[in-house]
Order: sequence, then C-alpha cells, then structure tokens
Amino acid sequence: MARLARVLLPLPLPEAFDYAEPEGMALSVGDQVVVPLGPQRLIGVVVALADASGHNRPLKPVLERRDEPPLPPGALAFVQWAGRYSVDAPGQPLAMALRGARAQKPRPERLVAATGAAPARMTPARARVLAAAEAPMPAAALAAAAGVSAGVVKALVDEGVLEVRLVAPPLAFDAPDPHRPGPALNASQAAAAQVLKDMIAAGGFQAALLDGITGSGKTEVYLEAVAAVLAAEPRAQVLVLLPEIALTQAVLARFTERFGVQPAEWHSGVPSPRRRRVWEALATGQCRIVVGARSALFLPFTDLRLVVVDEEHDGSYKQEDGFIYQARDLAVARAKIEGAAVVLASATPSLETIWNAETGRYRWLRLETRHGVARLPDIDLVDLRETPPEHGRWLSPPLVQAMAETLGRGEQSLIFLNRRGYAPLVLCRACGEKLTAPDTESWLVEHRYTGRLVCHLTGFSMPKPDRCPHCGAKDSLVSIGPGVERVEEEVRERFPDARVAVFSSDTVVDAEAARTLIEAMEQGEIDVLVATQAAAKGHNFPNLTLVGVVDADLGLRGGDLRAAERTYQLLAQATGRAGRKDRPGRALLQTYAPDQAVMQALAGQDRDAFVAAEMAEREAARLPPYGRLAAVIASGADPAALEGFVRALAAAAPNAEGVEVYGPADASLSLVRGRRRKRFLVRADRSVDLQGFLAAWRARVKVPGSVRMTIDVDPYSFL
DNA sequence: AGCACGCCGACT
DNA sequence: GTCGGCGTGCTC
Repeated sequence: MARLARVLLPLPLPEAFDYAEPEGMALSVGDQVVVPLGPQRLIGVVVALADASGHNRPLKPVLERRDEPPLPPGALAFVQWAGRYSVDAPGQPLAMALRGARAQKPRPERLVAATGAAPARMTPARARVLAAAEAPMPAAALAAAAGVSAGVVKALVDEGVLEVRLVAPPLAFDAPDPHRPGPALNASQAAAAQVLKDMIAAGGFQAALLDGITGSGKTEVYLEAVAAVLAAEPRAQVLVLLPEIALTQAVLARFTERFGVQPAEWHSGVPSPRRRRVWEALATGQCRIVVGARSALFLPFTDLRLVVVDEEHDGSYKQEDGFIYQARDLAVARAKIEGAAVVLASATPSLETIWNAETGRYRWLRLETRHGVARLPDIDLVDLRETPPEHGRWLSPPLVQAMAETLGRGEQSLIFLNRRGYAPLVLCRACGEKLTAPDTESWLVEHRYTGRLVCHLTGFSMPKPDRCPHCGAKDSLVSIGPGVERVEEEVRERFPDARVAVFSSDTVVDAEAARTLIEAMEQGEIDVLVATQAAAKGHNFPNLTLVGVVDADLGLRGGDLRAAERTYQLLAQATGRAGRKDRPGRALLQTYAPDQAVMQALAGQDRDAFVAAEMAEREAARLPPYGRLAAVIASGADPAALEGFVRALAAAAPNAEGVEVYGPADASLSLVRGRRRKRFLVRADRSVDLQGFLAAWRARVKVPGSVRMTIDVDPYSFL
C-alpha cells in the first residue's frame, strides 16, 4: 500500500505539501527529509503519513530521509501551534526550529592511532610514541605525551605505523551535577525555592511568577528549581531564556559554578557548527541545560521539564520582524505542550504577567528582602518646569549639584538617557526642513563620534553636510535635543576632571567591549557613566550611588499602550542600580510631569500603586490584559495600489461580537524604504477567537503582489 | 524563500 | 536587433 507523506517546509507557504513515500523508506512523523520543490531540493519535516490510494494528483517522491535525529513530538506540536497562534505560515516557526539542524556540521577531528605495523627502524623517540599511542588522539597531543617533535609522529604516519582517523567530535555535553551545594538562601529565597521544588515534584504544566526587586536573589532561587529538575529525572532538560544582552560570560559562569559544567549556549553569536551540535545533542537527549536568547524556545528538547524566562518583562523577547512572536508568551505555551513547569522572573513584571498571577493562573512568589545590608535608593523627582537646565543644556541644577557632591565623595554616577547619538534631530535654521532618511519620515540622528547622520530605522547614513540639502544654505544645520554623546559633552564641560565614559550600542559594539567597560566601572576607573538602556541590566557597581535620568518622560509620549509600563520598568531598573552595597543610593528623575501616576509611584517606590492605577485604565479601555490586540499592517511602494487594498481590507473586515477594528491609519513609521505602511488595530474581548477572526479576515481579501500584509498578534510597538 | 517566466531600457 | 532589470506567481 503506497503512502503519502505530508511534509512541512521551512518556507512561508500556507500549508504542508504532499509527497509520495518511496518503497521501503519507512518514514515516521518528525523525520527530517529532503524533498523536491520546483527545481530545488529542500529539507523539511514529516508532519503526517496517510494512505495515498485515491489521491488524484501526481506526487513527487521524497528524495531521502536525512540520517539525523527527528524533530521530537513536542517541538513539532509547538511549531504547529505557534504557526496558528501567530496567524502566519507554519513554515515560519519550522524555519526557527530547524536552524540548528541545517547549520554547518562540526568538522571531524583528525586523530592518530597505531595500526599494529612495526616501524622499519626503531628509535627511542619512536618507541615512546608507540607506547603513548594507546588510544586515538590528536597528533599534537601524542607528540606532547611522548615528548617528541611533531615530525616524529608525522614520519610514523607516512610510514603506515600510525594512521589518521577522521572522527566526529563528541556530541554529548558534560552531565551537570545537581547535587553540588548551592549558596545559602535567606528565608524568603528558601520559601520561594521550596514552592518551586514542590511544583516540580508534582509534575505537569505549572507556571510561577518569581517576583523580587533587584538584588533580591532571584537567580539563586530559580537555580534551585533547575537543580531539582535535573535531580528528579536523569533525562530531564531545562531551558533558561535571557534577553540577548544579558547573556554574558558572567551569567554563564553562575551556571557553571552551580552545576560544575558549562551549559549549552544558544544565541545569535554562537557559531554554526556549535549550533548544529547543540541541536543534535538536545534531540538525542545528550544535553540537559540550555541558556539562550528568545530563539532557543524552538530547540528540539525531548524531555523538557522546566523553562525559566528571566527578566520576563524585557522588550527584547518580542521579535518584531520576519516571524513575529513574543518569546515569553510562547515559552508558557511550550511548557504547556511539554507538560513542563515555567518560571517567569522579574523585578518589574509585565502587567500581563501580574494579571496572570493575580487571577491565580500563575503561582506568585514574592521575594521581599534585599541581600545583605543594601538599601533601595531614595528617588526624587526634579520638576523641569521649576528648575530647568540652562538653554542648550540638559542637566538641571539639582542633578548637577548631586553629581558634584557624588564626585566629591569619590563615588560614581550613572546618567541615563535612552537615546543614542549626539542629537535625535537635525534641522535647517534657514528653511526649517527636518533631515530625514531618503523616502522616509524617520529623523536622521547626528553622531559626533563619526561625524555622520544616521537613520536608526533604515540604517541609512551620510556624512554631516555643511550645506542644507534642501535650500543649500551654508552652516545652517542645527542639532536639536540630547543624545548620550551630547550629555557626555556637557558632563565633560561641567566636570573637566571627572573620568567619563559612554555605554551605548555605538560605543559598546560587542560583548568584549561591554566587559571591558563594566570592569572599568567596577574597578572605579570611571566617575560618570552616561548610558542608554544598554547598561540598565544586571550589573553590580558597589561604588555607584547616584542615578540621574535625563528624560524620565521619554516613554510617556506617543499614545503607546505600554509606554507607562515601560517607563516604570526602565526607571525601576535604572534606579535599582544605585546603592546595591552598603551606601545609600540616590536617584533623580528629571520630568515635566511630576504629577503623573508613574512619577508619583516611582517617587514613592510604590509598585503596587502604579500597577493598580495602570490596571484600572487598561480595564476601563478593555485593553490587554483585559482584552487582546492585533495589528494588521499593509505596506507597498505603489500608493494607489496600497490605498485600494486597504480600502478593500476595511470593507472585508468580518463583523464579530466583541471585536472592534480601528483604521486604516498611517502605521508607526508610515514610510520605510520607499514603502508606505498602513495599519489596522484589532481589539477583541478575551473570549473571542482572535486568530480565527484574523484568518477569516485575511481569507476574504486577495493581496496584490505589490502589497505585503503582516499580522502582529499582541503588538508591542505602536510608535 | 528561491526561481522562472515575462515585458521594457542600454549595449556588443 | 539582443542582454537583463526585477515585478508577479508557483512550488506538492
């Protein structure tokens, strides 16, 4: 009986394709196969097998079954679920899941071993080599073991006394030891760790929010949960997700210290052969701990029992282009599919997660105490209407004075501004024109280090011209607003003797540079660090006692759903930097809106008040977490075609109870690379099948070739 | 995503 | 008169 195989391909195709199973191939669901698609050969995964008799269409055959581990059932189910959830082609999440499987295979190692033949001439050096060549080993190692030069080994190989064997490097990762003693936990940590251990002992899907201020020791607590999982079952696997920027050697070292072995790493910087090894080791149960960035969620775990999402509120968990997904939410879904526990950890949890904890979906573990004698900093608002900086300056008198005092005591300051470059806008004094990237409304940001104007969205850049490109006026361009470079300039002018450094993605281009700068800060070689968000993560600067936030209002403008929440998280995080050791820290937030609930909650260090106020607003507007959102974005280079499509799309919106469709409006950046963008926003009650609504809507329209349509379920960026 | 088929500008 | 630009449309 001939069978057909449904094969999912890692392409944006709407469905899996059918192929004939050749006689004797004996395929199984999950197998990696090579199939023809038009003129090309592609790797895909078998998602179903069925009787082919009665199939009317001639089928191409599966070309081969790859001699590689299959995609485990949980991973396959997750891929299919993620495709439905995101209302995208199922091949998109499959492409994520196959990234490691399609990566370059690690190079085989060249080992030398004795063949048993005797050398024509025996010398003392040769005798030592033969004595040492008990097991196959690299030629250099053998030479070293025998105390001879590489030439002796090579001569024996040439003579046929030794042979070179190509051996695949070992796949397995060293087994972690969950029984190594962990650090002593305080009462609050111990209580939380016990709840997690009980959860794990009970088994099955369960979720918990590990909620504790900076320095409360969340990592130690979830490492206890990791240890419990590893100890409970010999095959159990653990995934720890971190924001990409937090994946430093320092963090990995904590795992190594706790379990005695290096965990597998997974992020954009991991070289291709290494990825292949991690993928295969997981799929064959030879790797038990992965520490990775959001895409690690798609790895082929066979026995996943625990997922930890550290800094769960972090915006970088949301992937915004290509396959759009929110890794934190998908982590919970994957845990559910696998029957695993999931722990979300944060000092400033997202409102969605707090809501899930409040409504009992997640266990809520609050760590109350801070490590050691460290205290929270005092937070003061600086009302910029009362004490503004001088014209063309950005640091207010109270902040400057606090910096001077801090410097005088020999302590460190962090000046925080979430804007790269020198000035976010350049305009012409003569004609008033704002300089933008070509075909875009996106402002060009001035960078003085490089003397260039850069578009942070499109990547366009040009040298700063001395004439206005619009009216030709000479020396008429003025820099508007502050970026970190400009604040650095002001700090240097005001404090000529201070040692000043900038931490932004321009000055810190890789992990190495980050480590160098962090170390300099730790060693007290920097007095004032001017930083973007890049620095506001998990570092401990014992001598840092002042945090200044140049523009605390930055997140509050623009009608963005999560603006207030983000500002809160940012500031709580930034001010959480100060005073971690024994010195009381101080934070000054410059604001034009000191009466805002966010500012008040921050000044009062009252997270619960902030959350309550924000929740009430969300509930009144039936916005997340009380409702659901999706964005539908249409873009195209031909304005008429786009306009026509958008009108048709609006007319085709299904009428559904509990769903409102807003738009079309110009999308956040209404013009990107010559393409106009229009956006619909869909708000739905939680009871509504939002994905079903979106799929039905899309099915009602024909998308012309010149227009691209993207659906973003649970959108984060509204700017 | 490739890759081919298909109609309009600068070259041997 | 052709080579080739990438717009549109398939691929089981």
